[in-house]
Amino acid sequence: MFAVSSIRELARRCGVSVATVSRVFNTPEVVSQQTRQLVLGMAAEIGYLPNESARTLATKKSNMVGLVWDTDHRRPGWRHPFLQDILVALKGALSAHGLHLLMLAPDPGAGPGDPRRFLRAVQRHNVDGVVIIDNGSRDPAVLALADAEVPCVALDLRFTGPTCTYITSDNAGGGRLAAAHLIERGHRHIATITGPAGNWPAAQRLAGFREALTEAGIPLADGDVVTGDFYLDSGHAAMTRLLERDPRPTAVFAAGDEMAVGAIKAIREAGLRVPDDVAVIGFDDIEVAALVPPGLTTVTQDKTGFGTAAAESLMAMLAGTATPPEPTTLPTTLILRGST
Amino acid sequence: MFAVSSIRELARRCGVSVATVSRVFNTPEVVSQQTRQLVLGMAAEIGYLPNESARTLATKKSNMVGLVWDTDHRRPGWRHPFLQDILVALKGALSAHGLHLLMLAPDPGAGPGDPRRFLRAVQRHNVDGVVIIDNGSRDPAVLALADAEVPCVALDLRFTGPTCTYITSDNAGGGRLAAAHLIERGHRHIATITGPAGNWPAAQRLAGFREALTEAGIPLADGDVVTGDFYLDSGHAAMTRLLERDPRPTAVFAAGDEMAVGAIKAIREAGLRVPDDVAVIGFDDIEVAALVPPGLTTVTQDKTGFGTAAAESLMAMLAGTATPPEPTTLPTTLILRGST
DNA sequence: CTGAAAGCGCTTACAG
DNA sequence: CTGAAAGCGCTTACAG
Repeated sequence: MFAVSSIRELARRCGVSVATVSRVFNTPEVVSQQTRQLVLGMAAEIGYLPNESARTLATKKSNMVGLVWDTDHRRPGWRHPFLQDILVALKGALSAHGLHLLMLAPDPGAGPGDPRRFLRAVQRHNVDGVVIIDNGSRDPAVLALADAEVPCVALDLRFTGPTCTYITSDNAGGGRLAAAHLIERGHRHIATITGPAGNWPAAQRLAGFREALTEAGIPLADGDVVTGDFYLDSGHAAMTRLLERDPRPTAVFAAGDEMAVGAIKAIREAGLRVPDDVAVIGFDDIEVAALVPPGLTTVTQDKTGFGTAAAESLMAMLAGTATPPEPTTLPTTLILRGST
Repeated sequence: MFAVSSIRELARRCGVSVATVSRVFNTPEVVSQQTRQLVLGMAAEIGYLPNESARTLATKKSNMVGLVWDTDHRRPGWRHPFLQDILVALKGALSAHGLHLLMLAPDPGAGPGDPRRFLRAVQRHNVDGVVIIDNGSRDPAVLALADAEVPCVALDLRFTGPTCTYITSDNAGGGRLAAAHLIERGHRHIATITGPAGNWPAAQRLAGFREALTEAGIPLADGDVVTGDFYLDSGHAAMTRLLERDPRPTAVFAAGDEMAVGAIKAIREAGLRVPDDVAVIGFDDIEVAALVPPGLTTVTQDKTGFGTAAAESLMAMLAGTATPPEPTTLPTTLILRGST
């Protein structure tokens, strides 16, 4: 589609060897000021750009990091609440280090359930490291990456190993924040809609929430803990059940904003008001939170932080430290809106 | 991080030449059934995977398509209404053809406003083609790709040229749909909140809307057309102005769902009801549309269609057709909810 | 149907 | 500070 001149062409025009040209781009401090300028000038003039494939072949480093996000072939409809924010931040932070993001599709040579389907893609493309955006399931294909000792950083997934680390929000702290806020608002009977059993962030949110309640001497009955799946409908269903309780809770903490919106819907459909009859607080601070009346009070996650922290952890591992960086915990904060 | 065996190793173990191994993977029909089986079996046994960098170097085809989406350095906060749906569909459709998606960051060697900042990344990585997700601005760095004759397919951006085509929704048809629906509901004074001047999809939506009104003999006063920027606040501001009109419109068509949600907010704040006092219809069918009470009636776009159509058009161009495929227009349909 | 050989565009010890 | 040369792992005419 266009002609790009090669290192040989550039070397010829400058009257130097290709080795020298290569050094100008890789170890400039080792070549004389004079030839460096000459080469750089000519490179700009003829529009020379080093060919990454050739570079990768020679060095075994591709300057590409793989992105694995949509890992579970059994859950195709799954949507991340703030994928776009993460991608923007991650892309920006990586490109500052000259790294590009390759979205890893399952290798076509592997079947849908093949645990090597991502690893194969990683190997073929010489990807330097991988960022994993978990979807809440434990996919063996993700674990296979760790086993192969690919540098990995996972988001919201407890992922450790000789070449693995992870980034997560302070979910327990966020749960505590939610409880403290409702308590401060005077509530003494508080229910919660939690995430699926086995979901780690959900468990942490619940743990922090429970802790703060206990510390305040407020009981949490088993019947006031209902499980959802993070989607709207489950929040609606859970709230419907909670409204049947007698006495009825005066406030509810949902472990995700979508479920919180579903809860608000159920409360309204029951002819009750938010926050007067039942207050609602969510988790995530997704876009809808600000849009749905009366405005959802929620615990916000540092969305951009996920991207930048992931890039930093990965950079550290690529720099070849002996041990992987410690997991990063991003702070959570309270956002007050109309629902509490 | 792991050892992957090379084609030489595989050839040695099979007692054939590397050329033969290469043919097994690239032109299997040309090698004898017998040696084919032998090679394939051994390949599986030792876990051989062809190295893509070496392949790219030899063939000048990388099996990677670039994704350019966040093109404008002056609008960092811009968010696409349904990026994730597009990405999932695009990734899936491309991987079926063995193609991977490389998210193109601006080349570090180029300045923020450099029109070659994406082209450079494309050249370095030997990207086979590019998908452009427009953000509504005309970025010279995007045009530079067309000038370089890189196979390009743009989304929602009129992008033509010897190696370019585009995918778009039937925006005019959608505008007509919206008008027809409101007319059918009995409205005779209908206003609209349109997108920024110069925005092509917005202009089309307005054109279709206007056409349908004209055909029905319903006038559209200049004062009933207010401009927004697709974000919530602009919809709110626009609606506030429309409510000051005398007589007040009984319905409004917003060229984007976020603006529609802003409009609903403004209507409520004015003490009026949706849809009884003012009906609202939006465009896009984003996630919030279903969540915000009373449910937003809207014109939906075929989000998955963008991804699959883009992949198909790109595949056609990569197959080396003489002329680029015709632009694709995706149908739009009406989704009825509570706001009309 | 198969092999030997050149070549893709780079990097990197090794000499000087 | 610089160059000649080998090598990274593949593909592809060219012979046979």
